[in-house]
This record gives sequence, structure tokens and C-alpha cells, in this order.
Amino acid sequence: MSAPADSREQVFDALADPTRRRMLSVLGERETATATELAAGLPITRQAVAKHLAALAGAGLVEPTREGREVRYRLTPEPLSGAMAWMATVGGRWDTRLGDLRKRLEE
Amino acid sequence: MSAPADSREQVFDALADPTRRRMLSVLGERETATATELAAGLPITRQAVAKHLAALAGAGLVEPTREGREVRYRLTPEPLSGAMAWMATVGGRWDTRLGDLRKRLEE
DNA sequence: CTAGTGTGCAACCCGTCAGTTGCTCATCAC
DNA sequence: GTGATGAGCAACTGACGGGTTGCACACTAG
Repeated sequence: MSAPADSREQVFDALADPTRRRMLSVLGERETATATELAAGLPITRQAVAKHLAALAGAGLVEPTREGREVRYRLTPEPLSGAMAWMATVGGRWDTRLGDLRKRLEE
Repeated sequence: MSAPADSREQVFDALADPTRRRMLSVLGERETATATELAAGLPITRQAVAKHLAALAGAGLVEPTREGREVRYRLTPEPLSGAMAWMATVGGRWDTRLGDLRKRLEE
């Protein structure tokens, strides 16, 4: 497996929170962002965002880079493939349509 | 989007718990199972399993069928495709941005 | 140097949730 | 009928997690 089973837990856990998913989505469009930048577009404090970023970084979904006095985060979506693989495996035994979707996504 | 955004929340939430993922995995191999059957293979009570099954059913990942005095659950993995699609989108946008960046840098 | 902005750390509420126990109701076997 | 087994419901506990505030530290700008 490309992803250690241990990290799968962290990935699913990271994805469980709507705010974190939203942050991932933003980072998908935005290249990089700092905690304060993200907080500006969310109804929560910068510190809360920082905690979420820590969770995302722990799952390997995001990578921090220090630049002077600020820290820019960029999306590193590789771990998502592990989660998707798990779903495809579970669902694939039952529903072949899911297998088809997986094939399409793998292209 | 193919999946109502509302149910996506429930799906990701359902997948966040390791016990629930394990139950899904078992149901993927086992066709159907009752709450007590599942509890037998897990370190928790039947009632706890029942709660998890309720969560899974709420996410549409599992469907209960009454058979006499017992209730058999079977896996209905369709909602997984919604979650997978979301991940593919987030990760895919990232790929696109990377491509754009590369193009711009090459000029 | 001073002011301003961005991070990091710690302590602290508060809600939710996984799990438990205890009981009742429904169904099958005898 | 009686007894056993399976499901459902309700209340409770304990822990974890999201969010906050408050303050200290680091870096840039003037």
C-alpha cells in the first residue's frame, strides 16, 4: 500500500470535519495560503484554523513552508488516494459500478 | 454534483470512525449481518454496534431489512462514490493548478 | 528603536459522541 | 403457555475535539 494503514486513520479523521474539507478545497484553488489568510474567509479564529492545519499536516494532506515571518501551506493530496483505494476496495466487492468509477478516476 | 452536499457530510462523518469502517469492511465480505453478529467480532457491545449501524444507515451506506425477529444489514456503497468524487475534484484541481504553474514557468 | 503584523503555545469552556448499563418489547422454539 | 434470544429505547458517564481568549515570541517596515 502506498499509504501506511496508520495514516489512513488520520486522513479519514481529517476529512471528517467540514471546516477542514473547506480549507482543503480552498487550498486546491489557491496554490498556497497562510493560516491568517484562510481564517479571513472562515467564521473562526486564526488559532482554530492553525489547529485544523496541524491536523491536515498530520495526515500529510498539507505541507507548511516557512517564508520569513509567515508560514505558507500548500495542498499535498497524495494521501487521498489511499482513502479512495480503501473505499474502492470495500465498495468494489459489492457494486461493480463503483469499480467503473474507480477506473474512470484512475485515468 | 451527483450527491447532495448534505449527505456528503454524513458519509465523511460515518467514515471517520475506525469501528464503523471495520463494520463496513466486514459487510463487504459477508453479504449481510445483524447487529449481534457484528458485535460478536468486535470488542464492543451490541448496543454500541446498533448506534454505529444507525449512523451508517443515516449516511446511506447500509440498509436494514427486517426478517422475523432479526434485522439484517447489507452494504449499500453507492454514497462512497460521492465522497470519492469530492476527493478527486479537490486533488484534481490541485493537479490543474500545478500544470498551470508549470506552463507559466516554462514561458 | 518602535510599531505593526503573523505565529506559536497554553489554559480553559462546552458540546458531541462512543460506549456502557438496565429495562422493555417482539419473536421463535418447545 | 414458558423460556430463550434478538432488537429497541433511555439515561448516564467519560473522553476527545472544536473553538475561544490571552499572552509571548519572531520578523518586517518606517
